[in-house]
Amino acid sequence: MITNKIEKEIEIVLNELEMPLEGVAVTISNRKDLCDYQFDGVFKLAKLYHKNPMEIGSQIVEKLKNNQDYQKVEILPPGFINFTLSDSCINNELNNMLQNEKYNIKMPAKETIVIDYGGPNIAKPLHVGHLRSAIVGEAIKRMLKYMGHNVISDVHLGDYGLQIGQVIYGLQQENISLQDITLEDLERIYPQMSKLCKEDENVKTICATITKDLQDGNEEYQTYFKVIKELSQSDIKRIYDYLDVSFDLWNGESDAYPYITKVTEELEAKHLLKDSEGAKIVEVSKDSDSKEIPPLIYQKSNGAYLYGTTDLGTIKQRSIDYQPDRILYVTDRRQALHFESVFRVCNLLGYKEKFEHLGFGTVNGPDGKPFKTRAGNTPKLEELFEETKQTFLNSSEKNQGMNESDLDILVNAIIKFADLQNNREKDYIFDIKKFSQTTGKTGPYILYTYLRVNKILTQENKQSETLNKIIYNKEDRDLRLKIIELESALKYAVDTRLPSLLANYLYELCVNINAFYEKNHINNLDDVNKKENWLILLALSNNIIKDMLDLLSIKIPERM
RNA sequence: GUUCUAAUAGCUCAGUUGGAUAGAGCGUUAGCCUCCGAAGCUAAAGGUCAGGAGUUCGAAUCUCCUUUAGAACACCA
Repeated sequence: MITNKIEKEIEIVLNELEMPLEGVAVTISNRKDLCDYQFDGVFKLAKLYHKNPMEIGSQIVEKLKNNQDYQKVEILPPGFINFTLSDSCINNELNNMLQNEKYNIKMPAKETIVIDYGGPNIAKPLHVGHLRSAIVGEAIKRMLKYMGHNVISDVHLGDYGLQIGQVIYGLQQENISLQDITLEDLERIYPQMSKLCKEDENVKTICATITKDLQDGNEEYQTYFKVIKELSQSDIKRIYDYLDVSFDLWNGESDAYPYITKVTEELEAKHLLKDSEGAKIVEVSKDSDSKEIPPLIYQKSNGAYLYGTTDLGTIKQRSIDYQPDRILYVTDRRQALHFESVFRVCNLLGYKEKFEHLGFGTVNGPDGKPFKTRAGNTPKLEELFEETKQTFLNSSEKNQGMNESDLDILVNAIIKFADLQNNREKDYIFDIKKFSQTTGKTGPYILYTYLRVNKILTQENKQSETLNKIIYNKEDRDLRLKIIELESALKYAVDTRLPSLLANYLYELCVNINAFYEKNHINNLDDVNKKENWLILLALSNNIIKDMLDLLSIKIPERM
């Protein structure tokens, strides 16, 4: 990475000047009119060694001036050191990217990572609230895999909680026999019963009892459970297939049950389980807490287990099956406190895994309130896809002739890029109009850029894979500099688990490619060297687009 | 009530350990197809970074206060 290279050179110079500095950091310039990269540690040095910043800066610049990597190194008041890279330095970097695996990106130490996302409840169709977990989780999974980790994804179905008791009760109330249960029944009964339980304490108790009996192995309820799960799961799979989101494991809360006894034994051995108002809890608060962390409720007073309990069982299961170094959860941010409790219990039990809760913001409608349709329901994902598709078809006549598979690819690209460019942690406004947009900073823009360039590449032949030392003009240079930024952009996105950073880099790359494309025409070029170099450059750009789009789970259509 | 999180252009959002002139897209206005795909490109207009104080050579970014909005807070997930 070019920043590391410059940092090392600065460190050497500082040692020569006998002014060592910890954490020398070079960053991409925010004044592209002045330089490519900048170093602003001079101010720290000035404070540390009680000298004038400009004076120190000049000494550093003097020592770096003759380095072949820089076309220009200068100090500007009040004390910024500005680096402008030489053409040969830029092209060396690019050639390294061309000639090595995965663009010469340095891979981190390999870890085994379980990533838990999606998290749909059975008996409930996927709605917009599930979209972010699926899209963001899938992108994080793919990024981690790209960086060489051993990644195991788990959809972690919500299949054994109170909602199942509610649905079973509802089915029985309506006398729907096992073989007649339909998906529509489930989708109708679930919200009905959920509402009823809030209104009627008695109904809630009955549903809770059914849930408890189910968990204890009641045969009748088990049969219901299997039918409901089968029906619901195949529908959930269908939607994830459409989104090109896939899971290695289709485990759920119910699969964690055999492991709960193990966790219970461990908790009892350490005397961590306490009785409180009839329930069993684990105290997790610490003296150092600035806020109160409520205890984890391990077992309800009626004996049933809860979300936290199954999460602990699941962790035990994963630990036995895969010995992960790290477990990631991609869920709504509102569950932060829940995960804090669970992770603390794991800590008390001495578990070695590292845990991360990657929360995301709430999906709101254009009015800033939780997303609802006009009928007052949360819209199903399927309806959203259909609406996006129709809007896309109507937006231009040329779309009407698109084949079905390219059309689905476009719908995916539109929805995913619109979601992914937002910061994961923030709430966001879900506006169907915005999500159907195809101009500007959108998925189609990226795809369009790729296809336009790809046409040139299929028409022309290049002979080699190595760039010479020449850069021909500003648009050319800007594009090359942006390509060099790939490694830092990707690493930053992976480290922070923020796919939005990768999406934004990809967009910026495309902006540079489009500027290049407008300015520099490649066909009819007499200068064969120039043509050859530009073809190599464009091929590299397009390979990056393709690979990064794949990390964001966006495919490329044949035509658009 | 307590504790968190947020507030940046008309709208939706970026903004890497504090750095130089706060950036995009949409929308608005003005240009660019005899030339590789105009879903594109080039410009213009648009900001008291909620308000106030502090720390610092330097603050959208850190601290404190105020206002506004959202969320979490023991047997839902």
